[in-house]
Amino acid sequence: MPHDPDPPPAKKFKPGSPFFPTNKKPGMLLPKKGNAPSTVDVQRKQLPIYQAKSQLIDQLRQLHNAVLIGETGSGKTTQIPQYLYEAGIGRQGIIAVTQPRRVAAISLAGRVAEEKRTQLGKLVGYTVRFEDVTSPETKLKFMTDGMLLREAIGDPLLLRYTVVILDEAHERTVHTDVLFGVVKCAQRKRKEQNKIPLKVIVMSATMDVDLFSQYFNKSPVLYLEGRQHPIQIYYTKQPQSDYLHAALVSIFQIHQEAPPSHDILVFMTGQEEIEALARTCRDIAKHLPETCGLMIVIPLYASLPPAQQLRVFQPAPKGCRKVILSTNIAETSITISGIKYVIDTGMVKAKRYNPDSGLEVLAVQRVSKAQAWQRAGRAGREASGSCYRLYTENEFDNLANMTVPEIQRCNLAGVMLQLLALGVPDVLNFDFMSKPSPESMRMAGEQLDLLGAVERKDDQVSLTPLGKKMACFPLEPRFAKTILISPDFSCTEEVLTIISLLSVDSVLYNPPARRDEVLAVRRKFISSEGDHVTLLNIYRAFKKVSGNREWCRENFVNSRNMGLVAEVRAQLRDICIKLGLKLESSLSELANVRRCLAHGMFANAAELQPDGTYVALDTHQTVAIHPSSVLFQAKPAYVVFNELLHTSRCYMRDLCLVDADWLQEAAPEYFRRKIHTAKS
DNA sequence: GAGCACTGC
Repeated sequence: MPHDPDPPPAKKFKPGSPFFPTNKKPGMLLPKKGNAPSTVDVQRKQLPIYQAKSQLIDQLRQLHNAVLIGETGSGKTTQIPQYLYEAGIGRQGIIAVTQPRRVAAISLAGRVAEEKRTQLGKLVGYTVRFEDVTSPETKLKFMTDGMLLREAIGDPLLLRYTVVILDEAHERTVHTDVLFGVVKCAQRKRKEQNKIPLKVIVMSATMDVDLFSQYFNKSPVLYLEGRQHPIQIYYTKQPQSDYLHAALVSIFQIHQEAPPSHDILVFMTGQEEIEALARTCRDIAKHLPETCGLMIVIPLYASLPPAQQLRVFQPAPKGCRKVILSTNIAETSITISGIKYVIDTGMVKAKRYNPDSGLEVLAVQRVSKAQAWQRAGRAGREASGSCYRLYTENEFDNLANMTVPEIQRCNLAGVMLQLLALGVPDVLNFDFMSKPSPESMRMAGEQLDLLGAVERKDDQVSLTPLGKKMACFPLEPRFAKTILISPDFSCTEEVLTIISLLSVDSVLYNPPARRDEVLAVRRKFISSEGDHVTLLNIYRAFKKVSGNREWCRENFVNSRNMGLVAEVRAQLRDICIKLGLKLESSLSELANVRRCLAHGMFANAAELQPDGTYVALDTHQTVAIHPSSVLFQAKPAYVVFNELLHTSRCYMRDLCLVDADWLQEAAPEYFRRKIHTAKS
């Protein structure tokens, strides 16, 4: 270990209160703990929730709304749908259980089908994007919240469903938040119209219970105890100025004192810092005395190739400790067993949205209390554990209670389009659980107006025929618009490819250590027309070799993401066919494609200034070409770009060369005073 | 001349 004059922070830790995630409240439903289960039925009966079964069924039978608080391991998500079904509640229709994530919906459906001893897709099924494993027999349906939202466009009263269970509600994704309003409205209207009632059950891990209960007509809150083990929380005595150093010292403090089978999970903010700390840890571990056990350091973040992500699940060799350095992916998406110690830096990298500038900023910031508890909980899944917080108890007390709901920190154009498609009459006064700012609502309305998606009649906003078609696509409004106008430029096939490429994580793989190789091999795809055309070239080359994996490796193309592009493209193409769009290809005439992009993305245009800088025409802010763009060294007079990202400067990413004429013809009124210098 | 957490339709 490097020489360090300060005592290690772990020595400076002081114990906080032991953490039991659910506050015991009067009237709560108490479980009995069981031993190792043998069969599926026995397992079901040994879940904490089983003891409360009949009481729960009685309550849920009578209630139209209920909020269920239950920790992980309580069995609420798998059992409650079955209890309802077995008790004959909601049998006239389907019981839907929504999840924020695809994998969760799929695996829960699998688990419940197994418990019901039926083939997946019969009584129990799931629906996620690209996969519908249901049949007319399906009564218990697991689905992503985004999927139910999309279904609601065709059926705003959700008449196929008798019960909707909104699970993981505490995560407050945009989709869940919009669904809150949709199910509440459907419930009220069905009552008014004397239709079969809709039961709404909100499930949450912890926190903001009052908000849920208030929103759903002061519905009763039921508490379920889980199988979480106690976790001892430690805080530092002094604030830490360098959380990375504090993490490093804490890791080795634990490593030297704890039994080797006890694994450590460290929550950090991003790839770069994780890889750097991993290297340091490995270096230090090499020079430890032999009395100290071995250590295996495993980085974990989303952009890691799948094979490397799987390493976190492999048990460490005997006598060796696993130290996992992870982003917040390990908070919810990836659950690792055997974690005894959690080290929480208290920091997270998150996107913030500024509605005034339309700018997204990715910044390191403090976690919320809810997030800190979620992180701590990862240490107590199989046995009791410890969580070392690299901040003081006072600092903890000053954290925000919960993370700001996503709906209050994102661009709302898509949400507003969807609400209008749902037939919500007064979007500005939609019954949100947490209202977005009027400013971001106004911005969204303006964006839709510019795209020609909405029209105003006597203060009422409604969708134009174009807007209705835009809402059919699972895309940002401007992307949907670009596809819809592509037949005018006879290039729908190319635009479908480009929009699909922009809708998934990057298909370009850029390992920094092999930078020169990457540049050399990518040269053959590069187009002076910009990044969109370059991406199109790569996709065409990929198709030519039928998606050959070897080709992907040689050309530094991410084959998983390329596969996803093909799926998205097929889905979008289907929608085009349903809408009767003419599918033409412009082949080598790529100016058509650029002209189409100019028409669809004109609000994201920038103009070269005499001094060599760029100005975004929409907001007049100074922007720059991101060095990763193929146009970085070029100085085109006009470009459209895919997004602005504020880091060291305000960068445009994914650029396409366009003519000023095209922008003017796309939105003459809008550009009348905006374009002033010479045309390109 | 930069460097980007995580989901989802």
